[in-house]
Amino acid sequence: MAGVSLSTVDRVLNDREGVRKSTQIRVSEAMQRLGYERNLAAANLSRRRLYRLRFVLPSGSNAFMRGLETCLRERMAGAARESTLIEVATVPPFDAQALAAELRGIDAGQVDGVAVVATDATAVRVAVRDLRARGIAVVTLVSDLPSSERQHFVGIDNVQAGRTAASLLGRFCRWRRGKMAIVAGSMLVRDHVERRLGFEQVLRAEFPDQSISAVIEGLDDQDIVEERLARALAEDPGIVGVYSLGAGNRGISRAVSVLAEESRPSVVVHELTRFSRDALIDGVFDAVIHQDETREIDVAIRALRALADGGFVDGAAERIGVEVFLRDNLP
Amino acid sequence: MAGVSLSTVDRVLNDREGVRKSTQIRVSEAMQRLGYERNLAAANLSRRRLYRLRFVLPSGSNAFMRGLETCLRERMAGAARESTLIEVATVPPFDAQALAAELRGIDAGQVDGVAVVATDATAVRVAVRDLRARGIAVVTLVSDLPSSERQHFVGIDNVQAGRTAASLLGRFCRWRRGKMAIVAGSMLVRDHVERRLGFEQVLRAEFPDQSISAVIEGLDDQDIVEERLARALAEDPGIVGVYSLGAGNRGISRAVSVLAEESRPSVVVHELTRFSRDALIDGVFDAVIHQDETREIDVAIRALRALADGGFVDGAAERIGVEVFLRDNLP
DNA sequence: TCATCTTTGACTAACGTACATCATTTTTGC
DNA sequence: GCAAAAATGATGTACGTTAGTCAAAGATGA
Repeated sequence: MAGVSLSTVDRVLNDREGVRKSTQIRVSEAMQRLGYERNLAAANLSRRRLYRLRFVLPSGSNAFMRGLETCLRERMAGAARESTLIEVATVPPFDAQALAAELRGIDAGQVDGVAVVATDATAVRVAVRDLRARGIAVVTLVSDLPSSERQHFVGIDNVQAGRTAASLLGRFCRWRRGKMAIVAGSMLVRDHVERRLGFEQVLRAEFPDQSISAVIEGLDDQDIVEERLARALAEDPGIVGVYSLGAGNRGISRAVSVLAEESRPSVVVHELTRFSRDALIDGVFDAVIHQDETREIDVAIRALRALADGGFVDGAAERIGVEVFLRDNLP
Repeated sequence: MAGVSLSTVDRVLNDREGVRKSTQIRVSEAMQRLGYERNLAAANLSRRRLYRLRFVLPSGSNAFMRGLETCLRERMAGAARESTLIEVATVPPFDAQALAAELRGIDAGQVDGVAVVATDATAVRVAVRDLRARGIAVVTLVSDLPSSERQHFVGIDNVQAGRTAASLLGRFCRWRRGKMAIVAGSMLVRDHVERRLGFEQVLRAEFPDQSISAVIEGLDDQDIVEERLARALAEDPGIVGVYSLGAGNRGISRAVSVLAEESRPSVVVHELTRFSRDALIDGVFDAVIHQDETREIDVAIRALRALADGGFVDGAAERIGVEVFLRDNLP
């Protein structure tokens, strides 16, 4: 159709050099008109293409992160069948230097793409920029790194998550006005700030009768969370709702379940783990806001593969939604 | 490793005849030990494998079904790249004979797998059995056909959906006791029966103070729904919650929005469409219970491909969850 | 023990693409 | 108008698998 040989088509397709601009255009147009789509499977077969991806997660006992890791390891076999090699590295949580060092140590000769649960710090931004400069694709996972050179963020919109929590708690307590307690890990973590922001936005705008008591900082530690929340509940019987936007669900559960059923606040927390699931089933928590780890991992893999091939990520199709679980729609 | 030639390995791998039992075992064991996994991409390339799938949906104006169809058409291009040809057929809704006839007309020489939104009837069961007898893979989509020979059901657990609705409405109205109105399409449709069942289960067990007013049958028609719900609301000011478990959301929305804001009931409906979305945003609906059509289609395609190759479907991984949307976590 | 049947091996072409090499044609610059 | 450079074509091999043909080896039974 373009009046050229297969060789030239190949040159255009893989944009190799040595093709006149004009023929390049002729060939491209012919491909357009014919609706030609390269068979990626055959191409990868021929290329012996192997996608080498590395996931960098925080270490520690965070149940959500460990679940993510488990899920990732379960995906490895399946990924191998699609010529994708997955490696997992862990670094101490909230330690920007350690994370940056880990990223710096990644060799472009060994790795095509990196998915990282980001700690929000300049050192990390620089490390991400370096990865990209070395030709490595980078996506952030669960926790984003805004205004960095990461090519995509795989995770939920945390403002939306906070809004959803307020929407639920506001409705749960609509006919029982009082105060809402917010339990956060630390206001130094971006996700938590965003969730709180969303929560307050909606509560103020839609449920003006409900007020917000001071934020309880529990440092994502179940014991601290338990002690501080228990104290707050004891001191202020006007608390009708609790929103915990970080970790430490076991502490929340213990602090609430000591109260008599009728005087318990409605409780909304984050991340479905075996602990929060139990609390849901026991009726201690009313709702859990969740992000689907399995999907996050699949999306991260697909995104990195596409980016490594110079493609792009379809943001809408690969969106991670804010999920709501009650005891009755648990998987 | 098994001491045989490539030819024999091939014979074992694709279980062709003419291999002694003993060598067959030797080869299989060697494959096990080596952890050999056949490269499906290369195999399909060589075989010129084309998966020909047919989706059979109800025709008519049901917004959810039309959304499903749109979504399906959008997937076609992507599927083509993965050597999957998708065709869509529509038949009049709730017409078991028409559906059975359509299924009977499917030629095993033309189609490898069928996904069908089932109408629950014997004629359809027989048609499904025939398809399977002709070697065609069959999955049901959205609406199941229990005790038929379909190999998998892609859709939500409707009892769970009903339970979730009760869990939400019960909590929304916990401090404002009264009656719950159920609006159904028809109690002749299985999904609706299951949803109602789940709803009543949970409401009785967990929220014994809330009572259920008689079920309003709206025949999935927005005008009938509007008229009957409006009448019920006018006659009984004690209705504090409305659960609509079928179609006709526009009717629900109109019947509710004429009331003064303070006296409006909490409303939970099914399926996120542009109408229910608008009602959510306007604050007329409190929650929408949804099933992710995009995912349902992807799962159906994957399932049919796997089944057509004689594989199986991983029920847990391919599960469709009951999703909850508030105005604040809309995609 | 021989004819026959069964099992196994060797080889080939093909799927759609990548990529290298070398030959040939066309263009460019002087 | 000619040499050099650039562009294009022809051809072969490879990727991991399927699927066929034909020949050789092995087993079986009378």
